[in-house]
Amino acid sequence: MAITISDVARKAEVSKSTVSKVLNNNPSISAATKEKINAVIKELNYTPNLKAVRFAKGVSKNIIFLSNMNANIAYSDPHMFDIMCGVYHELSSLNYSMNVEGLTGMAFPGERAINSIRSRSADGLIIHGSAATQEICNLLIKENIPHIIIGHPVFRDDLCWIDTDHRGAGIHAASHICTCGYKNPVFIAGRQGDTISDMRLDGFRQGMLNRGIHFKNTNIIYTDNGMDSTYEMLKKSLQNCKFDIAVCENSTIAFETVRALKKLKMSISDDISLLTFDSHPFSEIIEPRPTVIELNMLELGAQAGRMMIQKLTNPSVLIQSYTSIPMLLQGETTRSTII
Amino acid sequence: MAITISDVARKAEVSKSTVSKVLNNNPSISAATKEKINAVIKELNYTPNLKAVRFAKGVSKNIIFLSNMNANIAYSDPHMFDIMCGVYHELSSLNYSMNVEGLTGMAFPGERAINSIRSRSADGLIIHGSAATQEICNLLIKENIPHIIIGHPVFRDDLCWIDTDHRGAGIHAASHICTCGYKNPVFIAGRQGDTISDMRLDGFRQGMLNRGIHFKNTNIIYTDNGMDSTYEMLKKSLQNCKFDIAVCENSTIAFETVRALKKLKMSISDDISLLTFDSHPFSEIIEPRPTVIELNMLELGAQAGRMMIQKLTNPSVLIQSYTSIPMLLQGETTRSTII
DNA sequence: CTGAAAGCGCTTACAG
DNA sequence: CTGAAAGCGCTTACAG
Repeated sequence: MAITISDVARKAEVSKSTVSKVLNNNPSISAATKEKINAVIKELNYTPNLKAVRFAKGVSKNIIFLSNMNANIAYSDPHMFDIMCGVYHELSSLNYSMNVEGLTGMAFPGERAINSIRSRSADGLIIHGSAATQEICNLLIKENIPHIIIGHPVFRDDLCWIDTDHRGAGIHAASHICTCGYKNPVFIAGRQGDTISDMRLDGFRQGMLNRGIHFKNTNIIYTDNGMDSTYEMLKKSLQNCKFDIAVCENSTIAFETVRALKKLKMSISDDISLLTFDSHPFSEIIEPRPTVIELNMLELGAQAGRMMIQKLTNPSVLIQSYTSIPMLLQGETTRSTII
Repeated sequence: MAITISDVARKAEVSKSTVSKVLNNNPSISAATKEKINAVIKELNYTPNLKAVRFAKGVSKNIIFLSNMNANIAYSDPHMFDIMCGVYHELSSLNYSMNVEGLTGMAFPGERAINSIRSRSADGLIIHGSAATQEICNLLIKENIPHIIIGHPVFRDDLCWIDTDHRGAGIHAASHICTCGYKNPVFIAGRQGDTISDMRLDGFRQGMLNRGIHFKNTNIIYTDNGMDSTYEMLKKSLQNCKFDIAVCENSTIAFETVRALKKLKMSISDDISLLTFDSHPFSEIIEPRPTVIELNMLELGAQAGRMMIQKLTNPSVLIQSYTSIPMLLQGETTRSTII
């Protein structure tokens, strides 16, 4: 069998209590005793049994990351995994472990995750929006489960969540292009009514206003979320359009914008710049490499991790926040120097 | 405080032992007693404390999935997360939890994962190739840690691993196109010396041979892993090339092949078909949608999960296997009917 | 500064 | 079929 605290105590000729105190950095132990015990620990290559520690202390130090884990999700929603990485880094730096759960369960999707709280094998739940069903959300409140939902749930208003601030990203974009000296942007939006597109546009408008510029609706081109149709539409719209920079609401639009511009012999140049939101999925294959306003999903995950622990420390706080996490990835399609 | 087994025992007027036996489906308990206890369990809404159960039983029922979890990996290696999903599904169906760990540690990358074994908070390690450093691999053997590595490590030959069988996928591709009646394939390979490309090509050659066809080297076009250079090269090579189907070694090559064919006015048609390995990252934006030989990473992960449990059950087995998991995703660039 | 003892919430031989 | 008792490997008041 493995070495236990009793083996260490016996060999060091002290009590188990004393060994335990050394293990837990209890300041009451004398330097000499501490040294002696640490030597024995090293000699015996002793590692405390965490199952016993956690049981005795009544803590789990384990957080569930609950998300849709279905086939293909790695390709269709890589952002979710970027968030997961952020959660992982934050939790591990706080010495928590992260258990991944999908929507698995006998009685309802997500039951396994809920059960890990009920059985006290986890302290809290970080739930990706893709898994925040109404059923689960109701249980979170009913059973008073410490949780952070990534994405603003619409079901009810007493949940804890954080979400990206697309409006803030729009403001950031406007601010950046003004700083770079662009005067005449065109905003190529997604479908009208698309929540994210609308928020980015709204923020962009606000950002221009912050710089004293009234951004006119005639400088907005709406597209319809289809690649081919976007391309066709842009070929028409862009040729009669005067602008020094095209701000694309996402990378698919940017991809088609560049295609259309090439077709129109209006390739990216000193006079025609391009800025897009979101790297993924197309920005890496756009030629030339576009400048991107990217939402830092890793940081979003890290914030969720931090808030989870905050929630555990102070269960009564209601955490609800839009967090602005845009970062600029300088590419070849905008001036890099500020004028 | 939470309800414990003692509360249940008291209320049901039996001993803790008896309740425990009901909880563990011990057949010795009479139907009447069992029923009575289950009623109380439901009434009190009792859930056993898993920390106590695992401590008492001396098991963890927890597996670490160790991988590179750095920023951006979600976009650069989505396959890893697909594998992770497969591992998750398999482990959860076997009632294990899955702890995700990155290359975190004070003394060396991956120390946290190793420590979770040392501290008995996990039973075994499933290690993605991206995290299988020599240091970790040496520790696996030295400390006799139950493990499955996803990807064939080159360091030493006493490790347990599973890997994809790219040669098998090549055979599968050849077999499929023969079945569909193609007679004159051209194989567009990656760089000569690229391991995966070479294996797929080798398998393809073997698959043709299995059908009695000697596949000539003159029907191979090697590319160099650069997108633009591949495009330029293919524009030249393909125009003098007689073939009824182009077999592309990966989706980037397929993307450039289609571009080159379009440029040469040799678009995909009944006479010019295309089959590619790997959906990701380009197959979804290729027009028309290509037929793909896809390695089923989810299934790879599931197999790793199964083998991990097998290893736990029987610690002495040496698991080393190339597993063939190709699946055909029918697109618009090959005949679907078998002739 | 150190240790004896009780306790965390279960399981598991063992006896009856 | 059921229960008393010991045990899993720690922690933690408490006493000294």
